[in-house]
Amino acid sequence: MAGDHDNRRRHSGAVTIYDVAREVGVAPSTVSRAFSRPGRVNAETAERIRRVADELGYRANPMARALTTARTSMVAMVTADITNPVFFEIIRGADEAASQAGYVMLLADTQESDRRERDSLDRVVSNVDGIVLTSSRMSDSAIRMIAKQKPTIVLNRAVTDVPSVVTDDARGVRRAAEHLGGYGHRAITYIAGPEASWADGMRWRGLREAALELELTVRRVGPGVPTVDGGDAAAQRWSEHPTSGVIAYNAQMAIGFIRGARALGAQVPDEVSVIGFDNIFGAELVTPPLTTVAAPLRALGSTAVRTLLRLIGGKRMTTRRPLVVPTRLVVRGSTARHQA
Amino acid sequence: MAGDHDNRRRHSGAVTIYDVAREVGVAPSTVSRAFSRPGRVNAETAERIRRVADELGYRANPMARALTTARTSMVAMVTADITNPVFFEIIRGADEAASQAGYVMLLADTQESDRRERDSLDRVVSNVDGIVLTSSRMSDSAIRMIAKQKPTIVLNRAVTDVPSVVTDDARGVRRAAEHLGGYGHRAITYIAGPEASWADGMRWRGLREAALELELTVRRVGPGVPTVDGGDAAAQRWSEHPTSGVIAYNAQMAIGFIRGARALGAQVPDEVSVIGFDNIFGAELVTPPLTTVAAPLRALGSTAVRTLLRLIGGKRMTTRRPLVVPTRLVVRGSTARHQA
DNA sequence: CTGAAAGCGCTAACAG
DNA sequence: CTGTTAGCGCTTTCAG
Repeated sequence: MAGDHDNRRRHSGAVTIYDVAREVGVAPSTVSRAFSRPGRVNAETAERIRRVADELGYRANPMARALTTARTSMVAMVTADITNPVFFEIIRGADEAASQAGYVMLLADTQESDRRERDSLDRVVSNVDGIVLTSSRMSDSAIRMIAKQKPTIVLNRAVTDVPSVVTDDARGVRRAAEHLGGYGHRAITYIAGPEASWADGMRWRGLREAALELELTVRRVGPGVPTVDGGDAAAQRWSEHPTSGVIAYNAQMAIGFIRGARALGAQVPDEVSVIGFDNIFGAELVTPPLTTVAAPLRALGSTAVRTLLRLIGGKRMTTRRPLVVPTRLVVRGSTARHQA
Repeated sequence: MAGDHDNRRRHSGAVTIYDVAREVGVAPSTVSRAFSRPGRVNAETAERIRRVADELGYRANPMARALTTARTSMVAMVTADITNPVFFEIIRGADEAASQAGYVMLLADTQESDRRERDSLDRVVSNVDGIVLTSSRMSDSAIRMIAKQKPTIVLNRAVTDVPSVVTDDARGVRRAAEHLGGYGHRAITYIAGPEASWADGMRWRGLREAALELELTVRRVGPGVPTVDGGDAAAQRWSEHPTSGVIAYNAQMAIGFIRGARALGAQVPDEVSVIGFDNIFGAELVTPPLTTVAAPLRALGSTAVRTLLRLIGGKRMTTRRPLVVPTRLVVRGSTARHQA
């Protein structure tokens, strides 16, 4: 069988531009042009080059290209926790947008750790043309440092002077509060997430403001780890001053809270109505199905990388304000009218 | 503030080996050595170089390095579906192992599409030192082609002549059948997943063999899409010849099946006992909690890249047989004794 | 142990 | 439109 004993290619000895050039009988630079600036080369010649390149199995060496152009055609997406379902769709959206533009996406998981995030970034910055920081746990100034090195865009957070895209949490939490208020719940407990989370701050602040307008009472319990167990643990603290309405930092905590509350003898939604953020996979599968504030996760991811690509392309951001994508309330079984 | 107007670095003008060399007063090659082969340079000099490099903020340009060494220090992991929870922990395990070894991991999502998988691979092969193919949907021969180009290891599948790591599905499905049999279920329906899935074949075959030994009757329904909806749809087909035992290709399908069966008036586990594969996030949260065949997902991921790294390092695989990691049955509420 | 020199494969001027 | 000539930043002989 041919091709089984490729002795002609020792080491990285792949087919190069030179091989193609020799075969076609043109200068290497012409071959290069045929690929990078097709317009600038005789149509016929270009065609011939492409054909021969194909036959020879020529593949441009991206490293060599990167070395001269200072462009790698890669972007990095760093997320706080790959295993968090919120990120799935975001990642997929981002990956799609990147692929479409001919970019390769590098994924780094930081496991909710500031230090790991810096480390990842360190290993990755010089490999990419731009960076998407999703739910970063780093300080604003650390983020600005990164943004100074490479085009950067932050997701789920606003950092002064760094382009960002966020979900409309203020509106979302407001809708959640209205929903609860409309069902007759006058007091709401907020189950807080990680302290380093920007979104957590937004959600809590938004809730306070909405509560003021709607004349509801709010309390805050936490911070806690943004997981099912974290929510479960929070139920205990909630039970010390129970309220009939509960809004949790995310869906996992809401689910955990429901479990914890039930263990404490409180039925959902009969005695407590619960709302979570992020309409993750599973939110509709639990019992009762979870009412959540949903965001267009996929669009969030793709918007982020498209914006990033524009930034890489040299476009300045037209506005310094974060791009905000809308949220909506998905009402399911975990909320019900207040039992008088 | 210093550093705010970095005019000295136009374009990619980062700090290079030359800058460091000049500053320290040695030849560039010495600086290079100080980093790549510390042993081969005077300890003091090396120390001085490192210090200066640090002060200047020198960072080796990975592209340039890759160009000479033909090593990129990147590996790619391509998965059939990022949004499938099974992959979360696998990805994380892989990412950890890669980071530990100083490698950067590239993630490609192929959305269960053969074509997309080839495309991704195409864009990625030349950027990496090795590849992990997880639940690949490509043909064996296509996989072998890839493996010929770069060190490759396949996960959740066995391909002749390509190193692989798989879970012990045969054993897992056997344990599942035993469990069901022990509960008095004499007939089992297998809810099949995607046709292109190697694991699906293994699971079904394993079940058939186990059934033979245990003297159980088995039927197969499918193939179907490996999602909650896919499982839901399968319930209809199951109801045409209902059995009191059901084993689904994965947890999502099992969850969907439970929903579908319930809609058809069959209670779980009272009338049907259901088992799924892959102990994903959420399996314990649904009602009833799902009995599943669990695999050490994280270890699976890390084992895969560690093996890959060894391959890249030039080690031949000692064995041609797949590495198999154990599975175990996690019994929860979706299975119960057969009601006579 | 260290310096000098020669590329890795590609792109980017600059002439023609 | 095409060829020639320099490098990109790094590693790697090869001398010394």
